[in-house]
Amino acid sequence: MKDLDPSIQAFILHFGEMGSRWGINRTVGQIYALLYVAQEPMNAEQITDRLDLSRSNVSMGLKELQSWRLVQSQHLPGDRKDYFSTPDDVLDIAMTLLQEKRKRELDPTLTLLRQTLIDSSAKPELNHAQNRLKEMCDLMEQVSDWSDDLLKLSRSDLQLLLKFGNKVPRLLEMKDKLNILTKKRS
Amino acid sequence: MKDLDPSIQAFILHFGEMGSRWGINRTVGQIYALLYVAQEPMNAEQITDRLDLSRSNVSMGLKELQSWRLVQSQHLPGDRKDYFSTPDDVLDIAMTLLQEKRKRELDPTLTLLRQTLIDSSAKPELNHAQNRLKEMCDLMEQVSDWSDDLLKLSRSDLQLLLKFGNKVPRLLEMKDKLNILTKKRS
DNA sequence: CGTTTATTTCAGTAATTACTGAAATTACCG
DNA sequence: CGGTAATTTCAGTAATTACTGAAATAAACG
Repeated sequence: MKDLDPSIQAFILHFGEMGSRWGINRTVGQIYALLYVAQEPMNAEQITDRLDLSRSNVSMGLKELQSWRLVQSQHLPGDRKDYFSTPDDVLDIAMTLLQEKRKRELDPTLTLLRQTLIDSSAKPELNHAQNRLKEMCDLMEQVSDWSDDLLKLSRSDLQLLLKFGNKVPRLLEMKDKLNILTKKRS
Repeated sequence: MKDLDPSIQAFILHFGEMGSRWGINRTVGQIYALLYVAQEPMNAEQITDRLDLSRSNVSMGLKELQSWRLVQSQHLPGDRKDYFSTPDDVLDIAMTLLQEKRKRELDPTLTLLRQTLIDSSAKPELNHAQNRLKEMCDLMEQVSDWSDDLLKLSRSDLQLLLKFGNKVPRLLEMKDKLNILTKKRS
């Protein structure tokens, strides 16, 4: 890892180490971290040089990051190389992450649970397991709906929600008012 | 995998496969799924038999699930074996998961980001990277605070919040009222 | 087109992670 | 205590995942 300030280097190495917990590998974590702090878009060769990885490894890493929509590519005029960068807006990034995580880690299980509930519905001996699966399915559906709602919010509403997050208990004090709103709606 | 209804078997196998995406391994995923639908607590030998795993693998898997607080052990009277089960309340389970995920996947990075910001603060040439790290740090802090608030809620308030989740946009219409509340508080 | 440059693919290998069975440790009982 | 049952540890091995370099493919240019 060349020509990087030690503190930035620490950041990149940390992302590499955390990668495995986050479901990406070390290389992918490092590439993301590098692009995240880069002032300008970088091409694959520059990434290779900076992180001391093989060119093909960088290619695969970038492909994966693009599949997560965490990295975008562009062409600079008068240069036939691809240049890569991360989106500017961290809220954007967070929402993309939420969407992709849901797609990969929640949706498949929701699909399976629904199917399993259908398949097992006529078997009284599975009553207990069925109830358990139903509970899990319902909760996951609520979480899924709820993340949908988050994803639909505008940037400014999202900021507001995050900023006032620690007033959630206070919000709940207003549940009577909420109920009124809800009745009107249905 | 013995004596299990095909639909339950599908559920267990699915959890095994998803395990790697969720940051646990196949065995751990399967053990959790089995315990989740089990009517009664099970001992390690029973788990070994049902899932065709080695005894030591089950032991390690249970240890990991306990470290996540997703599985609890108890002793049955007149039997010196340990018996394992998952908590009953799915909301409980979800909150435990939130807490553990934050501890393992967010907190370490938050710590590093804060340190990196301190370490790099006196270096004007890192201005851009610093700003980027600050943005990431701030967002993660907000998410962290916000999950803290969620974790403090009572079961019933949580249910309410999830149920009315899809009214989030409506909540935001009330932001003026919220602002009033906030001003009173600060 | 043919040439040059950039990127991707992929088979082979390295590194990591998961699993096993035997041995060690712990817990419990008379 | 001594003995037995239960659990855990751990070194060795298996399986999986990550990485590399060479070859193939694709893109851009004159």
